[in-house]
Amino acid sequence: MSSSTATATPRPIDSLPAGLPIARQTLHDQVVTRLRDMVTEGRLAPGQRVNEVALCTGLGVSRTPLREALKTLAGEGLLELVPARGAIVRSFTDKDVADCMMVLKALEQLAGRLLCQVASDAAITGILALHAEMQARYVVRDRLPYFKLNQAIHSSIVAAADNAPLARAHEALQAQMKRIRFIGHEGPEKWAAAMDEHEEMAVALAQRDGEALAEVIGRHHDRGLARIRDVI
Amino acid sequence: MSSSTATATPRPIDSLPAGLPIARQTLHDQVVTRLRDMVTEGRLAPGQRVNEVALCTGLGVSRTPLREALKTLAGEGLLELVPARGAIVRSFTDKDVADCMMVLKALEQLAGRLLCQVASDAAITGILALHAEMQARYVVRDRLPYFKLNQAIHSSIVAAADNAPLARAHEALQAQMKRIRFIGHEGPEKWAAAMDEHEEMAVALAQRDGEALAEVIGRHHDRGLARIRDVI
DNA sequence: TGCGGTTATTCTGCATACAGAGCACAGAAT
DNA sequence: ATTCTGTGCTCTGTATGCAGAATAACCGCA
Repeated sequence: MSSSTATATPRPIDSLPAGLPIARQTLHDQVVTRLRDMVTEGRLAPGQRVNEVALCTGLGVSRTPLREALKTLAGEGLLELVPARGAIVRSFTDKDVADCMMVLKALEQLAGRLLCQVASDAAITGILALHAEMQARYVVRDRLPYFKLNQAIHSSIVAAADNAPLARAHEALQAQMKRIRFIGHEGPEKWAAAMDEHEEMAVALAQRDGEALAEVIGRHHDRGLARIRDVI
Repeated sequence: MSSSTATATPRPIDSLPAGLPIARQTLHDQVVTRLRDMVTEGRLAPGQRVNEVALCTGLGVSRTPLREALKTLAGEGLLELVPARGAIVRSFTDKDVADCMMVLKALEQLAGRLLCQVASDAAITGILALHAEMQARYVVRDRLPYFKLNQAIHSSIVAAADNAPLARAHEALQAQMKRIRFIGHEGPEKWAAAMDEHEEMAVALAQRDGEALAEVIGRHHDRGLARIRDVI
């Protein structure tokens, strides 16, 4: 079976067409992603207490991996753990949202500056391709794909900055805001404004102008916060 | 029994001398803090595999709360979970350290700007008091208290910014860097330089000059990274 | 003596069992 | 009628048991 799993790096048999290592997933991991989706999709309402046995049976696993997943998600800020009362889906106040957005803004600005310095041309081209695709979705007002591409662009910007801790922090905060952001993309003129900002970002990105990119990203977030503010 | 546990806010019997609510801790919480300390104190060496049963017996708990604590710490970035191989104490490359410091810098700069806008005078006075205390420790070269006060100042700056997500992210990153930072405070001239920067920070803070504070914090981190670089 | 394969042991991942803390409902007392 | 208290049920927190993977030990062989 060409034991290419490389137990402890004994001759990794380099440059064999082994491809990426098989991504083995424990139940824990799977439950984490499933629960995360359930939270962002609103199937677990904010403030709601999470009943362990009910979820267990629903997911078809025992309480052990589920509870471990709850701990992980609490670490990501999606749940709140109250002793003797279990997990509660975190609900966000206006201030929480504003605070999160402020941090997201700072992180993405940093990412923008970094990426203009270190990213490969291919990476930038890839982001610009995402942008073009998103624009295409915008002109036909295809909201869900637009939203997903939007998230993908922001994630890609951070990923291209090649800074793992930055990406981790950004990912956690973005997951927290995902649900709220999805709600707050209403109104054609707001949408147009957001699209304009993305256009500016694309220009700055193509020119590798870190400062300009950071400036636009900051503005994009400030206005983004304003956009979702009156929705809440 | 004066059932003051207030199940769903039924007349909290206001203004009774009940003091703060009893901070109940589950085993999980206690194990988390203990393990975190063990990692930052180096009692669990980076790269080392964590043997669950050994730790269990050492801590006097069963595997369940321990495993849940491992998940939490992995979420904080202190451990790495490898399927079927358990938890490994994360080891940081030079780049990891630089990346972390970069993010810490951005977060603290944001905190500095915010705090100058929103913090109470009392909060600022408190930070300045910490600074004075640290300076006193510096003149007598009392390293451990100096180090702890240093951490406390940086944490207090973030705390005074009154932004929970910011504080969370900062705390996690600071925990990751804690061990490395403790090592890298050698050399009298480096120490003096760090102290000078803190002095500048105190001045900017006293004047509530957010931009100046952010600038000094940035410089402090850049030089801090340089200070620990040649130690590693 | 060094290497490959096979077997034993250890350890993780998951499931289940049990005890105590919450919570709800009902009955008693004012 | 309303409030308080007691009792029973539900649910969480913790411990333990079991199966399979991973690692280590061992042995045969070149």
